[in-house]
Amino acid sequence: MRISDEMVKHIRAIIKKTGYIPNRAAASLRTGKTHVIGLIVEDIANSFFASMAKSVEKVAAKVGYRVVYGSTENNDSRGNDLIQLLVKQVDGFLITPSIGMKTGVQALRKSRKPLVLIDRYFPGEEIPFALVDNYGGVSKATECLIGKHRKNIAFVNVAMDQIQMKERERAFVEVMRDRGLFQKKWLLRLPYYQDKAQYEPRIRNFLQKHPEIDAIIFATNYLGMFGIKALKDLDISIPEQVAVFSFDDTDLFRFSSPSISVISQPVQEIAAQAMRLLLDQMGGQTKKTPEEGALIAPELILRSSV
Amino acid sequence: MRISDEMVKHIRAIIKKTGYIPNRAAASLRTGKTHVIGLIVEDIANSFFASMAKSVEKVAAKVGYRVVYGSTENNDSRGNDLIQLLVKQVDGFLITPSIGMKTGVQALRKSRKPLVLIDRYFPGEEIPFALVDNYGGVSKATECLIGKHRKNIAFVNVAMDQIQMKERERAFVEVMRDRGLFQKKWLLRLPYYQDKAQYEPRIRNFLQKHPEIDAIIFATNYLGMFGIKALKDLDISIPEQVAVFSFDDTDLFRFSSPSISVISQPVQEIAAQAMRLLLDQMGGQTKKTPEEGALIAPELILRSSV
DNA sequence: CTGAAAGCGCTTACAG
DNA sequence: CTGAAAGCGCTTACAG
Repeated sequence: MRISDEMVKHIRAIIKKTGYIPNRAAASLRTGKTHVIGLIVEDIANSFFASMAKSVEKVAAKVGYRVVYGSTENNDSRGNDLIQLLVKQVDGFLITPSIGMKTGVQALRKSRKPLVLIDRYFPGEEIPFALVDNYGGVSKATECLIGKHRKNIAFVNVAMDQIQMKERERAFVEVMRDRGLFQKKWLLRLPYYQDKAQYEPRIRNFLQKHPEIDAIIFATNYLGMFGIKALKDLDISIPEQVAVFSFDDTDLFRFSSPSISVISQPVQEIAAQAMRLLLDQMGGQTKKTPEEGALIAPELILRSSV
Repeated sequence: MRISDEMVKHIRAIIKKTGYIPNRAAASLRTGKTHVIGLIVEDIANSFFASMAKSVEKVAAKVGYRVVYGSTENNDSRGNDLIQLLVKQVDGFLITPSIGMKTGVQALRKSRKPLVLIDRYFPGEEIPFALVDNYGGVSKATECLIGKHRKNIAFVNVAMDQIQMKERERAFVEVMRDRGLFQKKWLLRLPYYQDKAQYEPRIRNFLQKHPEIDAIIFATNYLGMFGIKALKDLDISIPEQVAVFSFDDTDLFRFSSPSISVISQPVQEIAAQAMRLLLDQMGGQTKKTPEEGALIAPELILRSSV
């Protein structure tokens, strides 16, 4: 505060007149800070990750950061390449890692690069994460269906070892077991397809094989999308014959008729918590407490499908 | 080619062993190139722009570029801020400009910053652009409806001075005039709302006021989304009472029942052309021919709604 | 307190 | 042809 207001005003005027913009590459070289955050998601075209990108952009802009993004498409080597590509160009990472990115992510962590996992995490790895309470969400949805006197409830999942998928499934299985309703045949695990349209016939088959099913929970938005298509193709009425829940909220679920009940992820909240955990690390000063994970409560949105 | 293969191999081995990654900030300072592209869109959470981001990411990665993004939300000053923020940090811009970004974009162009407009452009400004043939798309859709003996066709647009919106409307008006079918009262222009849900009651009102309407073309994906909701709320059957077209393809239109016919933008093609025009400028060598715009043909996808 | 100088890690023009 | 040196534009430790 040793500089007079007048001088400040004068300098600002010159900055404006000459159109001076600091060269961040130079500043970056000198300080080692880029003021850029790397956002690595599964697929930026998926509405969940697209909203995430929007929220991250907003929170980051507020604290003077820009965001570069990359999609892994659940391809491990692509994901690791993205990390390598960006590691020197960003101050920190927000990553939705595929399973095979574990070593890459661990290396990043060991090198003390600020890093927060989103949407999933590696159990036992002490890497900060921000994600929805997958277990809580599905268990609530399952209980809701049971409360509506559905007994033959199916769960359609994608067969990936990722923790978020396992947690969703575990919640379903445990609640069903508790009530003595669990049947293994009502648990459908499908491979991860790049081409999501392949889910539709698979789900249709499953439904035909198990006409006793009176409710389904879809573990992801794309399973829900194609699952509903399959139900409609088979002229199975929602919710009369089969009640439906899907994870993730999308326009499709909101506007579908009947509208689909969902376990909604509070994307803004997740983004805000992730950025908070990241900024904690990037501040890099006197953090005594080790950073932990943030588990954000999902919102059960009841619509016409239950 | 004066270096022996052996030496190349030796060096590469050391690079790998030591984990050397060039510092791009340093290279950038020296060369003035950042190998980053700035993607400024209206709203990265909108499915059209999200797919665009995905395609841009892909094409850019192939030629060694990273992508930073920003959403204007049709706010002029936010858009101009984004340009200022990114101008020194990117080698080139892909921008969907709002009207008020015209001066900012012109300044960018004058400063010879590589720049391609997408989704819209400024007529008479000689700034390269890549976008769908809006006029052609809507005129085809209009003719398709007339071919199916619809006569009282409405057009729902968002009241913006942006060229892509005007072109879509102009196509509709001219085709209808040609056939002697045009009625001004069937042209609905709604303000640009941040909160898209506001479109639904407005469209519902319009439909109630004009029960004679037997077909509608919605000029954007969100107008289509809320327009269909309005139709369903009023128990107007699609396509029996009212046939429907919407601009832009989305999951919602594909999965809606009935499925909705659309004027689909070939996003990958637009991204590829935009990048081509951008790389032409960034190459910066012997381009004699001034860069021009790329007008990409839309695809009319006929589904159950017509 | 203040101003000049060093140096971040590259690339490339240039001297030898 | 090759290797050393200059310099991109900042920030900050340091001499005065």
